[in-house]
Amino acid sequence: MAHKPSKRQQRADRNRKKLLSAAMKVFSQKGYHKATLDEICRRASLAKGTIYQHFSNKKGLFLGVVDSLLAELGPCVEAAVVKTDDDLLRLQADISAYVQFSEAHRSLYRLLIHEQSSFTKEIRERLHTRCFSHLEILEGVIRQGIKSGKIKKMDVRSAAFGLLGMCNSIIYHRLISDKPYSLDREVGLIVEIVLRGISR
Amino acid sequence: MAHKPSKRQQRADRNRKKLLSAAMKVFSQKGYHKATLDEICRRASLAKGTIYQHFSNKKGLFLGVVDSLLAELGPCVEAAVVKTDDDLLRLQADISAYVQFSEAHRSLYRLLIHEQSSFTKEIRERLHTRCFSHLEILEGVIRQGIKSGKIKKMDVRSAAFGLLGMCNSIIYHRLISDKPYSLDREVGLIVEIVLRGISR
Amino acid sequence: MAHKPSKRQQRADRNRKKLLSAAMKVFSQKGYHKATLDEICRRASLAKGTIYQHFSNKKGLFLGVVDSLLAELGPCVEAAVVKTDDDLLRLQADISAYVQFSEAHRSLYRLLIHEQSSFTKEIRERLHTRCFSHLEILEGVIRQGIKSGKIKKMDVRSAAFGLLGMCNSIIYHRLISDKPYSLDREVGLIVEIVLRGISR
Amino acid sequence: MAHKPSKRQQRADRNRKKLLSAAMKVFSQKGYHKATLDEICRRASLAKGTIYQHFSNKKGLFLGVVDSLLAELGPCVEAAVVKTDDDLLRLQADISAYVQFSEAHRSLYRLLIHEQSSFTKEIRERLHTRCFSHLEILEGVIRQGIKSGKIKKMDVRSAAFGLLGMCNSIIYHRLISDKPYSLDREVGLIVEIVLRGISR
DNA sequence: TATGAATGAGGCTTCATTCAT
DNA sequence: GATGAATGAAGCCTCATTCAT
Repeated sequence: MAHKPSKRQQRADRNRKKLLSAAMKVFSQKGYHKATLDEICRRASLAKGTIYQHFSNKKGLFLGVVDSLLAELGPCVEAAVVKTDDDLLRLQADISAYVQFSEAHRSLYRLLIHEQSSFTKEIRERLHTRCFSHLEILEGVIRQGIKSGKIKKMDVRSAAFGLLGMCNSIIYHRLISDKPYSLDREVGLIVEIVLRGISR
Repeated sequence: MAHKPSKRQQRADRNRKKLLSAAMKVFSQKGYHKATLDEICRRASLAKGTIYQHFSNKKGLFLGVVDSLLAELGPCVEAAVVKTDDDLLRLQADISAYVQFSEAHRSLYRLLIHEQSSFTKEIRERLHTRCFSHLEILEGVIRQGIKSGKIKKMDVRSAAFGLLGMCNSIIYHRLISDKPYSLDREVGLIVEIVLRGISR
Repeated sequence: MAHKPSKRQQRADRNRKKLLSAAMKVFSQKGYHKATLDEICRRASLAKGTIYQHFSNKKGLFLGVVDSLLAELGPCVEAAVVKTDDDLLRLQADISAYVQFSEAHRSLYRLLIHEQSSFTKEIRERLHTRCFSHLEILEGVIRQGIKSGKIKKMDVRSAAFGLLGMCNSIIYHRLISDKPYSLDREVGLIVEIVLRGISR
Repeated sequence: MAHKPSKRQQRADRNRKKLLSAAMKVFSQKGYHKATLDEICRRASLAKGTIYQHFSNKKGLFLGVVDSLLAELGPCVEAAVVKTDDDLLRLQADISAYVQFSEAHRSLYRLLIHEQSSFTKEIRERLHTRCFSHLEILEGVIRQGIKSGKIKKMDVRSAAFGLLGMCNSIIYHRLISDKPYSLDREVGLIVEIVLRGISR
């Protein structure tokens, strides 16, 4: 029983979350550089100084946003993968979960794609740590598929990268074009190409 | 009567090119927002005001850079594709040319990927115009492959998108990770997956 | 009836002293403007609000620090002066005591010298009240020396000022240069010059 | 004939001077920390950005002010000293010139006295470089007085420091008290004490 | 046409002060 | 009395854009 999450502490936590939520929206819409702390705290209905109570500065806030969201990715995909034992179905589940996650967090993805170059080291490391958590799952799925003979022998890492790349690009093009696709059809197409190729 | 490109005109053209070249370097290195007109004109050995003689403003200069480079993409891929009649080889040539082009202009690619959100309408339209010039070539190649029976029947546009996406992501991950890959091997892997899939 | 300084009152007094002590250190090290209440209460292991329980605001805290220290100066010099009846020795004792006091509280002195301009009226009045307590002692010593014929007739106030000035500057330059001088030698030099001048 | 101090350059020079002049006034009145760039450029009737055309930042502007003024001190004292050959008169001339300089630049002195601690290294070095130019002159005068037998043998540097200290303190107390003294009488008193001491 | 000093809006950050707990 | 999260005014600095030369 962790007692005494004092009323003060509760409010602080709530405010931190309000900030993260507002920041996520503004960063997503405007991009890192065009986003202003003014707008973020206005949307959070908090004073500008409050940001600095919870985050070191603008960059810290951005990292906070990224962290809070990417933390969910690994577990989310993992959960989808364990549901079946069939290797090809697992691959399909992985891809599907990944695309759905990015779909659910469109704005985050746009954010990540656009702002990566802004932060030379810090953010990239975090990004990779987080994203590789998915990459490793994917590699695991492919590796086991090879072992069981369902998948051709190939460079696991490159294949995983390529696959992830294909997914990312689909996502990416969806973001750019803003057109509503059928998610299932897209996932179906990816899986078909990935598994059997386009040649007859 | 286009004779006598007066000395004045010649100098103006030279300056415009110097600006584009300098802007390209600075935008690539720093990204759109961190790039300053000060640095650009310093690198071009020109005065700040001169920029406004040739471009409407900072955004106009950026668009100028993008335009001058993307103009080469379509013809470049086209040239590679016409060299053979075999449909699968043409697909391979297309992919290879596209990846190589983006490799040769990786800084431009980084730029485009990162700064797209900044310009909601104008740049996106231009980007799509240019990029679709490649997309259309790719679609043409696939469509002809289907007609000749070398390629499965499938949604041409989605397939092209997926394929392009795969390429882009490979390129994208190369940009992010900064690791030196063998371009040929990557292209080979893409083509293998695309043509025959990963399952046995 | 001042009995029973209730436990509450005792704690309040202790906190006030902790604050004064911490404030003194921080003000001395950082100067008035760069000193932050945050650091002061952190050093005092107290909360920020507590400062406002004991002092009206930042300036009030600063004045509190100055007061608590300067209160010691007059009595300190007085004590040194009464020890002898010889007028020239009393002068020497006065100077020596003054220099030693400022040496012992060099950080306070630095503080006073640097921050005087910040508070046009309030602090200057207090400063002068306190410092004049020493000036008056010094004037008394000189006046008596003149009366007894040991010291030339001269404007007592100006002489006292000049003398005090000499001491202050020595102190001041010691503060600036951070070099370790022999205090006794410096005092000896001052006394020698003051009493007999530098010409032969 | 240095031709072409183009109209542009002339205006720039004029603006730089306007800024220095305004900055000097504001820094003097408010002290470094309370002085705002807003007020400075308002007084100079220039835009805030113009400050950064001429100085790196607030500190740079302050250093510019200090430099532009202290540059005059050495030559000023030197000029006064060479006018006579008599060693004691030279000492008097030196002191007189120094006090008068500080009187003419009251505000600068206040500034220097108050803000020294703010800049750990940079400004102190400059200050010392400049001030020592006077100190060295003073030492030279004393040294020659000792050589010619007019002045007692004593530690030259300490004596110079003590003397300078006395002057500074007189100046300092004048600044503090804001009372109008007779400059000549003060200089006379200093010289009398310095040369012959206060004892009979 | 080319120049580059001047402009000033706009952003990030600090920190003394307040007030609900 | 004590606490410390929240506040928001105020400051420094950047940089795209303008315009007189």
